[in-house]
Amino acid sequence: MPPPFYICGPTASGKSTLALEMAAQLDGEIINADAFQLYRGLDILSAAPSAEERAQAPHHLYGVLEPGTAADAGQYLRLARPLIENIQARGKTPVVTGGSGLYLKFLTHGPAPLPTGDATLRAELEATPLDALVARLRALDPVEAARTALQNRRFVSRALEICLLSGHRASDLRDRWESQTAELAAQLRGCVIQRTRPDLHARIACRTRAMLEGGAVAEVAALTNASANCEKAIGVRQIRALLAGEIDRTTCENLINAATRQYAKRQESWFRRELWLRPVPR
RNA sequence: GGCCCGAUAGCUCAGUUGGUAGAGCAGCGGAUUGAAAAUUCGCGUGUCGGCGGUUCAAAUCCGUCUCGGGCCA
Repeated sequence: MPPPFYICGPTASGKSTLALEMAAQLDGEIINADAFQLYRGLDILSAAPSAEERAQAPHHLYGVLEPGTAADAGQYLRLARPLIENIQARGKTPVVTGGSGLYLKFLTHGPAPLPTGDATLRAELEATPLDALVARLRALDPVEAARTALQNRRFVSRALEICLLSGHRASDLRDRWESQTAELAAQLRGCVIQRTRPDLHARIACRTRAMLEGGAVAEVAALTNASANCEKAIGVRQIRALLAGEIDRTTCENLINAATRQYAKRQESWFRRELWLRPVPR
């Protein structure tokens, strides 16, 4: 069974193009690993592969979720795993391509056996002041509290959520990746595209312009009943502000560029730690 | 031509009665175990427009020049 090949890298670095090259070379099929390209109705903003690109090799998991649904890394795993096995069973190589570090991490290292987030509990935790959440986590699981960034409400809530939903300490359930990394690293095959900052920034600027000229505004206007998840895609908030007349087009473009550059930087931070990825300068 | 206002970080600006400067944004670095294009932590990067003067000490006061903006001719 051909092992999967992973293609990572910051946004606008050229992952989709490289994926096509690898698919051709490895007799492969491309699987999306981007949290937002998963959604239907976000093709332009999420820079999903074009129809021409998709015609060059089988593409999977692009636009498969309704904008109104809320996905997460676990659900992605449930979609991607069977697909990978299916492709392998047919003797083809899965070429997993995307920039969502956590999703890729789940795929390559497997998730810890943690409970899925619960909407009701989340709403409750969201309404609680941060210091109260911290106090509660400290009481339930001091070990986890000590290793959690306590200023990060999202992280504190999640740790607490794990304790409350599972009835166990989060610190007892979490812990797995580090021990697996060494043995897995030898088996995993993949690369991370590297570009200089000026080059990457230029590509981002170019792509943002193309998006705005290529229908991104109409795409957002058509994006009704989107989940809170979808609303967070870079560009949605900015274009909504443009549509509302709060900012002009140039400002909108500048804001999208800045948000995209910041995102790219976070992705580089993430992939830098994935030592099994072979750097590919471009 | 005359008068007035402005010139401080990449950008927008703050800077008390003179004691060699600090916010936001941008940028850079980090974290990341089921919201991840999310969330979060850290870092000030500077001939204070130029030159001269007053003063122990000037971003700050005085003079002059340059460049913006405005008003009057």
